[in-house]
Amino acid sequence: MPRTPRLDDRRERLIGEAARLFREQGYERTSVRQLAEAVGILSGSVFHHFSSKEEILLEVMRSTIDHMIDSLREASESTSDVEQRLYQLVRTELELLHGQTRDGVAVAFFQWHSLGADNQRRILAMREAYEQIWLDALEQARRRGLIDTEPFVTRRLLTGANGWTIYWYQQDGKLGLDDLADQVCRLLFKEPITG
Amino acid sequence: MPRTPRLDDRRERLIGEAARLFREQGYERTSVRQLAEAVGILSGSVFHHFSSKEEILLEVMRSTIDHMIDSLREASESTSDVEQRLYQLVRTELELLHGQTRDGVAVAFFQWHSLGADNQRRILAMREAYEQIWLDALEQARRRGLIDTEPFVTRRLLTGANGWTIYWYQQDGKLGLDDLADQVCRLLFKEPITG
DNA sequence: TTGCCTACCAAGCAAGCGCTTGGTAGACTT
DNA sequence: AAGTCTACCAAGCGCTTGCTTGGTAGGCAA
Repeated sequence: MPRTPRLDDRRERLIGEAARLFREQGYERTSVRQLAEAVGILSGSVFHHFSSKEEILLEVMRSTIDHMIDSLREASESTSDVEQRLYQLVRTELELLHGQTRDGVAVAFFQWHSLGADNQRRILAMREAYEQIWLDALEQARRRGLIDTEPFVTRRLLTGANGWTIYWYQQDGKLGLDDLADQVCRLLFKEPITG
Repeated sequence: MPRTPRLDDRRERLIGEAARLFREQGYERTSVRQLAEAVGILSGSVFHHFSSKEEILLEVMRSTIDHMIDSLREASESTSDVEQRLYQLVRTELELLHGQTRDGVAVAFFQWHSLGADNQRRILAMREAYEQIWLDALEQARRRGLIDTEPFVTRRLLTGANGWTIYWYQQDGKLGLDDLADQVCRLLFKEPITG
């Protein structure tokens, strides 16, 4: 049994387990010892990979936000129809919140207040690209009369509505993710989606 | 300077300061010592009024939820017009989230996961009366064709949208609470509010 | 073969945590 | 006047926390 499994393999595993634990229990209630145990090392060894506990949270968010931006950009560019585009954005955000990357996404959505002021600002800056995709799409929709609400306010309300689903929506119920996205879009648009 | 200012005065002050601190810093990041200092006593003396730290959080939520139910019920009964009623509910919830009682309301909205499983269930049960008022109004609106979304899902989406405003809405900006309530209702209803 | 580097262990430190204990000043009751 | 109760203080206990330190096994390069 080699002491060195693979370069940076442990670091990735630490980030993954941290995302899971932070989501399930919250950042403050998760101890470094608990995280270390989850990947099979001792607590002190965690600090060989990260300089502080907060840096772990930061890395969880950073890698997650990168992924979120990629996914949302792809969704945005998947169609040129504005209505369809907004549906895809909604659908993608819900997918992010409930799919395989849900742990990190939930943490990025709801646990930024566990960061210090500086890192909070850093994360907020990273999210800006993500929010800009939303704002662009909403502004397009407003110009074409598909929505009659302010893009800025609308996006913030939508952020809350979508993010909050992690606390009540269960994938295995009879309400599928598509249905949920449909319900959200019914609020967003005055008329049902065409096509 | 009398040792006994007034009966249960300190307890009320403790709940108020706890609500403020829990909102500003979160439950875990607020220490009993810090709370004690905020009301001018030593940390041990807090446990003369409460049996545990968690009981303080529970009391913050309990008293807050009582107030929320009263406010929402009053709003619901203030009009018999369904559209107007829903607007009043939205307006009232936003008022609760940003008015004088905002500390406790924010805590009740976003910090229930800091409670143990038993107390979580207890709080959830208390909120049921609050949610029922919403569901009744939404069901009425659906029957009259004012909305075309599921009341249950709609309420949950609305919970997130409204609750999330505590993280971005600022009272002193040019967007007033009335304007905000109006924007929310534009999402909710297909047509602008009449009257 | 020597020497360095990575990834870890073993042990533990200082600080802070929630909470307990024993005692007491002052108000209230009888 | 005596006894009781409330609301607190002073001190500290046991425990957990994030993090540090010193050392070492194994892989790799010269």
